[in-house]
Amino acid sequence: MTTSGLTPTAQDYLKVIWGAQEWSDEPVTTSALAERLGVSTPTVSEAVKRLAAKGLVSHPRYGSIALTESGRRAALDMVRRHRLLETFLVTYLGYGWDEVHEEAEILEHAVSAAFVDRLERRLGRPTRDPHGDPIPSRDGELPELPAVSLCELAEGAAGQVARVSDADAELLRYLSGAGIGLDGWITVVRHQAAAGVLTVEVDGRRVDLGLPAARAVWVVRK
Amino acid sequence: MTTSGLTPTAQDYLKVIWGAQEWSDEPVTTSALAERLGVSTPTVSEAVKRLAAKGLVSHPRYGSIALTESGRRAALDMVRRHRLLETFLVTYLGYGWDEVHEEAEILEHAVSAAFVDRLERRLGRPTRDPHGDPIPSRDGELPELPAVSLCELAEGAAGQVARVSDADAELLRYLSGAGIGLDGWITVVRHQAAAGVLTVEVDGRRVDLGLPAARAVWVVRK
DNA sequence: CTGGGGAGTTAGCCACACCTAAGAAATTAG
DNA sequence: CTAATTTCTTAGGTGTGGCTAACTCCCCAG
Ligand SMILES: [Mn+2]
Ligand SMILES: [Mn+2]
Ligand SMILES: [Mn+2]
Ligand SMILES: [Mn+2]
Repeated sequence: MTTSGLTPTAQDYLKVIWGAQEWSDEPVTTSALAERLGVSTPTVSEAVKRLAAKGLVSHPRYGSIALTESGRRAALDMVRRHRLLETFLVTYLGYGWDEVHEEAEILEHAVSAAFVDRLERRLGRPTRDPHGDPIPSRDGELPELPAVSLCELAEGAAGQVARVSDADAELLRYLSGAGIGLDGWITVVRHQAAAGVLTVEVDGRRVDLGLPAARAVWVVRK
Repeated sequence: MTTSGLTPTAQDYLKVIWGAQEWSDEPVTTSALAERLGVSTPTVSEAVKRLAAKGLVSHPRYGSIALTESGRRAALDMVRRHRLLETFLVTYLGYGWDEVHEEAEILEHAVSAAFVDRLERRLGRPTRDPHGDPIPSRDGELPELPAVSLCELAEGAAGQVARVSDADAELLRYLSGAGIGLDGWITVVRHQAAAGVLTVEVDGRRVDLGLPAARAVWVVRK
């Protein structure tokens, strides 16, 4: 297996590096990883050194951290595991979409490759997780979805919710409360950038979203 | 939670100590643990020292290792996790009874207490695992089952299979092949102690079992 | 083009989980 | 009741994953 022989910590590093360069072009720095992983920068320095020694990342001194091809494969395998497990937790055990991330964060390191394959089949080969994120195939294929953040929608424009960031459980509960869920339709009523508020219409109801909430929701225009 | 704050290794030690004193009265020694855990005796010495420092085991120098009350609780929690997970792997993912032990051995450390409770409910509060072993309740109750090993049955005596040792996957496959499964009926035809062979009748067929196989099968007399 | 200041690395510490080699204790044998 | 042997612990070493404190490098401001 591609993730065999890696510690859970190493797997998380690779996954976070992958995630960091996926939605932005900013260089992946030691401090950014430390921030996201909740550890100190020296801890990251040491860990990245070990990953580089294993040929999983490249890291010019004082430069930006990037995955090698084998690092990318391992990272995608972890993403696959994570998203399949989230899907399982919701559909089989009845978890809410705000409860699955933490559990999957641990389980992804514990299940075997056989478990993952069996699970995928049992779930009917799902293509996206409970937050709308695409699930990579066993051989590392990852469908792109043409979504943009709610923030980038002009006033009057409408879209269908394709993806919601699963980083913050609190925020997911808030969105549920506001009637926002996958595949729902949203119309942007008014941008109030100065106030950091975005007024939208969901199911005929007006809702004021804060900027963090608006940024977390991704829609497909139509 | 009772197992919170313990490392996976510590959890395994407690579980193995519990298992060792459950089916026999022999003292639990450093070397016995090393054997079962597949590590060296110094490794066990050190680990047991750490467990004793946490108040989970008592260990007089050069004496027998025993669980304290809090150690027993933690051990039973792990046994509960392990057996529920095995049950899940068989009933939901279609694993064979010879394939579940290893997977559960890892997963038991990764699932949350909430996961375990949800799983138990979802499985319909099963009382025994795929090998017939009883599943402890959340508060540490463990039903005794009045089974004896096949070896201890006299010639001509019959019994219903209540439990099969899950320690050896190879052996489980062998038993399946011989038509032996949970709740099946077995009649002892002949003891040949010298040859290490036990002849039994299963579903009208005669089968010669080796001693290890016979020892692994537990039946309720009738 | 030279300082600083902030980011990154190194140094030095701890805990855990493993190991081999060596020493101490307990048990068994003579 | 010694002596030998087995068993257990201690000593010392490795790798991983953490930390704080100290240092070094890079880059931007002046
Ligand atoms: Mn993780
Ligand atoms: Mn997700
Ligand atoms: Mn285990
Ligand atoms: Mn079992």
